[in-house]
Amino acid sequence: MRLSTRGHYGLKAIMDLALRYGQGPVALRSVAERQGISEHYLEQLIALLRQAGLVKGVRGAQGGYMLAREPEKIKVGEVIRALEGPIAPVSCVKEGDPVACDRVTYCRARTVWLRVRDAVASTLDSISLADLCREAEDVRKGGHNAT
Amino acid sequence: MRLSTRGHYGLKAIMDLALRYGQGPVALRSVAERQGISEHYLEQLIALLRQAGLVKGVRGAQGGYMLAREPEKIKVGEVIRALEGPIAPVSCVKEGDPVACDRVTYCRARTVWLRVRDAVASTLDSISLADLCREAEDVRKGGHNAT
DNA sequence: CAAATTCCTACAAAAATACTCGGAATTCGT
DNA sequence: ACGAATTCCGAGTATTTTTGTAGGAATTTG
Repeated sequence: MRLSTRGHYGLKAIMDLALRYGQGPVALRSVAERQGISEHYLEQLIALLRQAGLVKGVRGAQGGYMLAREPEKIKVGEVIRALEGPIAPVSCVKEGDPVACDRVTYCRARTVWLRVRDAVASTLDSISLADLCREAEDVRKGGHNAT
Repeated sequence: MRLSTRGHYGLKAIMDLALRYGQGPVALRSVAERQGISEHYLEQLIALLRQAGLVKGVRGAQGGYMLAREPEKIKVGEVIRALEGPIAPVSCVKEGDPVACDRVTYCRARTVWLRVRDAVASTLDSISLADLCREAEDVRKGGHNAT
């Protein structure tokens, strides 16, 4: 029931961009340094985000990456799907193209996976990058300090 | 965001036992055949369930496995935790012993993982094996046929 | 033109997963 | 008491996925 570092790193990275939204392109190297992630590896992750239309790259000197839309309009669910593929605890309930197992009709467990999938999806889809930015802001102002 | 076959197969297997609760021990071989899982591999999975106190083994001829408690008293969450370890999309929000990352205070994403974890956990903990048995019963009686 | 940077593809190392194998211990039925 | 059925145990292996590394081509700025 775990996320790979793709989702983990990738969300960190896109949040780094979200916090700098409107300030021009941000070089990947600086993101990698701030977040403590290998630059080359991060490059591959951000490529997934770009292909999904969530970030835009600007080539050349002084180039970098930026969000393709306002932080309000990007849901965490989109980010995770771009990085990790369709949300699905098991393949027979994959969003989009479920891979039917041969025993669908007899499978007693499927309803569990459906519910888990929906719980995860609706959680992720209810949070936007802007929401997370606001939270970051609260913390900076000395708000509640979660352990 | 995927479950390994441990959780997948393991839940199938324990459901097989749940549907035969009260009818004496069920040989692992028969479970493996019905569910289409390698017997040797299933053996290892059921060992996890036994160590977690969810099933009991009865050795010798005519032996087999049975639930250690009534199906009502076993939640799917316990089964999944026994097979896959603590529920945690990422290690810094692991149930029980979270592994703090060095950037906890600055991490903008952590709140997402906490919410996902809780959504998954509460979903899994709200379903008992008996619930799934009832559903199976409904289907057998020609109830609604999910795709 | 030089420096900075994205973009692309292929390869490689490490870790986790999904098994296989062989055999010891236990119990039942005869 | 014996043989068959079965759990129980630990070690080994194959496959897949994850997590990177490497090198360089393309693009833009100054």
